[in-house]
Amino acid sequence: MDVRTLCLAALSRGDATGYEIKKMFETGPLAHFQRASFGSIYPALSRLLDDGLVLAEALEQDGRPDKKVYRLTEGGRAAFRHALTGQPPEPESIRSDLLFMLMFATEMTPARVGDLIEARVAELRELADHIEAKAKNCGEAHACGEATPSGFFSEPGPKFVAGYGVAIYRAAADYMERHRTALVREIEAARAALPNMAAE
Amino acid sequence: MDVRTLCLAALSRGDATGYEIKKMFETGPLAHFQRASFGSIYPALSRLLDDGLVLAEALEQDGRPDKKVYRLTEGGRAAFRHALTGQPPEPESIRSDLLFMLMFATEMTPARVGDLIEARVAELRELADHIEAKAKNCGEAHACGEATPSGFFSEPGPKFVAGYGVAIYRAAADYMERHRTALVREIEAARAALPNMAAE
DNA sequence: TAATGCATGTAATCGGTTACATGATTCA
DNA sequence: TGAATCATGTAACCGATTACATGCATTA
Repeated sequence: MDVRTLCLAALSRGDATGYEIKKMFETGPLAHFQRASFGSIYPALSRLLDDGLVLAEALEQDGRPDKKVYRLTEGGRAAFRHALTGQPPEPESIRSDLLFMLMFATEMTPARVGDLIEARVAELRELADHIEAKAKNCGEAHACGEATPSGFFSEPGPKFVAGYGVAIYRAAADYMERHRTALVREIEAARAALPNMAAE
Repeated sequence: MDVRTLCLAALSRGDATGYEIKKMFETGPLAHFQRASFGSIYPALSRLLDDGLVLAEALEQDGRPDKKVYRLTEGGRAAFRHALTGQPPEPESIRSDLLFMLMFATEMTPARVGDLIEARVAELRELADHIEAKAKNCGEAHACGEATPSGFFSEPGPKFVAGYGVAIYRAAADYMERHRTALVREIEAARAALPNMAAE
């Protein structure tokens, strides 16, 4: 998904500035599954403007630099719908540096492997808890953080997606926790067999 | 992980040509969690050659074009160890076009959403089965497919990683299957409430 | 005969990251 | 005083994808 489509998606939920779109992908409602940086958002918005998919309204502000509030045009909304309706996303498989590294676990010390996994488990649990908390707080229609609009997670899509995130992160943490010590022990055994004790 | 490191990783398991490295990432032992294309592998290998991290031996072949078999140097092995030992990979969160799209499920027809999820479930199950079969066949030391060396999945690292892949893909498929009909029904209800029945 | 596999490489292009530039305000 | 937040944008750079170019052998 290119950043242009991501911007259309963000704006489909309401008008916003480039800065606010960035926040949506950082800590706001769109915080998971995709990301976007300033360096890609701003050029994307100007291109969308050129193409007539968004309108921009300049707002003067006291002290702070002026805002440009972007709004979807009908064409922009259609373009976003088209992106959702077009050919389905091709199969996605897990990409992970850590998992790839762990294929070469025997090239690392057992302690290193254990630490890497432990750290990842903590990260995964934190992510899961974070999503769960946000979905719970913002599932009902009372005010929660500024970034995520009230009731957002009571909508079917976001609710489904949040549940998915929690489930997968928990599953990943559980697997790693359950198999961590066995892996470390096996590496120890392999190292004891071949005297590979080189540098590091 | 840049393709240079990926090539070092592949070569750490034995000498290979660029073509063979590609295959390892496609259907071979390194088939999951990372990928690499010809357009990145060949330039990466020449850079590694320039930097003295690999050696190349040209092999003439009858009919077919000549092969260049690459081999890690001591420096190359050290560089790979360094990549594994250096700073741990930063936290990774799930990236997924489909999941992002599903945040906007109400912008799609219920049928579309149902189909997307059904298709993804099938893909996930296939991936899981595929990994499981490969790990099972190549876990013992008798010959299996050419691409994956015998006994590969009896090594601790690959075994752990294969188990992870199976567990996560199954968990993802299970979640989607369990929540699919509820999501579709909720979208139907939402659509019935607001008369949003536009194009498509 | 057409597609696929073997085998290597280049070049155009693209999209995105990173860092930089600017600048006021507020909070610790 | 220094960091963080608000706010927009540009430019250099980088890495990777895609398509192209070549060419024989095998298989359907």
